[in-house]
Amino acid sequence: MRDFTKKLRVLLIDDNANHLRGIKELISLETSYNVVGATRNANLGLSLIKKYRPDIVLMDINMPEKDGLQTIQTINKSGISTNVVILSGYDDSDLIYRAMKLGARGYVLKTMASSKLIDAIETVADGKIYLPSVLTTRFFEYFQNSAREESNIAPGENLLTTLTGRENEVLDLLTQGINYKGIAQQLIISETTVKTHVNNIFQKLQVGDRTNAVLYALTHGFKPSSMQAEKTAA
Amino acid sequence: MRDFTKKLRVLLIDDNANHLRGIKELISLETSYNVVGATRNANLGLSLIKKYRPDIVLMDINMPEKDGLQTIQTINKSGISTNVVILSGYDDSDLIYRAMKLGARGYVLKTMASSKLIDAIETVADGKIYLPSVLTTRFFEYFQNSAREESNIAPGENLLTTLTGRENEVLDLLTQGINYKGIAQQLIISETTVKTHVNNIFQKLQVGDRTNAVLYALTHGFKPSSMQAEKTAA
DNA sequence: AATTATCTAAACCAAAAGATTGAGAAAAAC
DNA sequence: GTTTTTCTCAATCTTTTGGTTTAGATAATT
Repeated sequence: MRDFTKKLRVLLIDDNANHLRGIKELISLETSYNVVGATRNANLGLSLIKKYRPDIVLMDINMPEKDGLQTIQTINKSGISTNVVILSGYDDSDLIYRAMKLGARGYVLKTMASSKLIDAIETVADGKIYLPSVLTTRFFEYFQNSAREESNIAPGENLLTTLTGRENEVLDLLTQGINYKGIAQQLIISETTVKTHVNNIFQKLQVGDRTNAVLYALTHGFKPSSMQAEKTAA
Repeated sequence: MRDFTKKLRVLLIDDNANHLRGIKELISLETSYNVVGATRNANLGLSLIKKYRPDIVLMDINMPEKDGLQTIQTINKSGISTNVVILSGYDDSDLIYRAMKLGARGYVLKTMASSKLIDAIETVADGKIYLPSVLTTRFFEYFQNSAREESNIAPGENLLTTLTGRENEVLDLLTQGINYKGIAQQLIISETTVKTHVNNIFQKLQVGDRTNAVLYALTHGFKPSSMQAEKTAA
C-alpha cells in the first residue's frame, strides 16, 4: 500500500513541448505530487528513470523518434519497479493491447478530462491498473478476437487425448528433441520399448515421423509433463 | 446502441437454488428487465438460450456438474449473439483470465453490492465490457505475466540471422515436417543439395537433427516465408 | 583479377529412425 | 475370473537421416 506521507515522484516523457509543459503545470497543482523530471527524449527519459527512480512514469506513446512501445519494454526489462502510465492521442485497440501487454499500468487518452489523469495516477500509485471503461472494452474485444483465432489451432477433435500416460511421457521427451537412446535412459526402459511407444504415437497422431509428431503436439496444445506428477516407481 | 424502449431479456444460470431465487428477485425489482428464464442446469441453460435469445446471460461459473468455462465457450461458439456476465464467488486471477478469454463480457463477484450487478448488466447491455477495478488489476497482472514468459522465447542472440536465403527456405519446409524428397521437389533441386543445406543449417543453429532445428526455429521466432500450407499431416 | 559467399550436386558411409511381427507381465476394466 | 489395456522387450528389415569430402557454377565483394 502506498505511503501517503510522502510525495509521489512523477516523471514525464512527451516529445511535444507544449504537452509536456501543460501536464507538468497540471500535476504541479497537486500538492501530493513531485515532478522529478520532464523530457522530450525517450532515451534521456530512460536514464532519468534510472537516476531518480520515480513512482510513476507518464509517457506519450506516439513519439516519432523512438518507439513508445519499445520504451515501455525497456523500462520494464530494466528491473526498476516503476509504473508506466501511457498518454496517447489514439484509442487504437492494437496499440492499447500491446502497451498493456508490455507492462503498462495505465492508459489515458489526451482528450480526457485532466481529472481523469489524476485518477489514473492515484489508481496506479495504489498498485492497481487504470483503464477507462471505453478502453477496457476495446482491449477485451481485441483480446477475445485473438484468443478465438488462437483456439482455431485445434478446431476438431484433439488426437492427443487418445495417448496413454506413458505415450505422453515419451511425446514430452520427443518435443524436447531427445532421441531414442536418450528417452530410453530417462525413462529407464529399453530402446526398443521406446520405439514401440513412438510408433504407437505416430499411429494415434496420424503422422509418419517424429518431426510431425512434435509439430502436431506443439500446435495442438500439448502440455509437457513438467506439471503432472507420475508414479515414480522407485 | 441499446434500445431503451424494450425490456432487457435476462437469463439466469446458477446451480444454487437460493442464489438463483435471490438474483431473480433482485433483477425483477428493476422494471426495465425481464427475466426470461432461470435454471440450475447448464445444459438446460444452453437450450433456453437458443429458445429465448436473451440479451444477457447471468451465469455462475462455479458449478460442480458442468464446467462453467466450457459453457461460456459453447454459448459463444453457438453463434448466438448474447452477452455472458459471470457471477463468481472467487476473484481468482486464472479464472478471470480464462473466462474473459472465452468471451465473457462481464465478471461480478457475489460478495459485491447488488447495485454493482445492475451496473454490470447495464454496462454489458450497452455493448461494453464490465470488470470491477480490482478484477481488472488481477486480470492484467496475470496477462502481463504470461506475456513476459512468452517474450522470453528469444532472449540472447538469434542464430537464425546467420542463415542464407536458401537455408531459410529449407528451414521453412523443415518446420512444416517435410522430408528431403519433398523439399527437393518443392525447391526443384536435387535431394543431395537439400542435404547439404540442411547440414549447414544444423551447424549454424548448433543442433544435430531436424527435430531440434525445427524446435530452435519455433522457439526463436522463425518467420515462415510462406503462410500458405495445405497438407496437415502425411 | 582474385577472393569470398552462395547454391548446386555427387558419392559414400554410419547412425538413427521407422515398420512389422510376436509375445510376456501387470494393471485396469468388465 | 476373464478380457482388455497398457507397458514392456526382442528381432529383423527398410528407409531416412546425418556426416564428410569434394567440386563446379555463379554472383557479389574487394
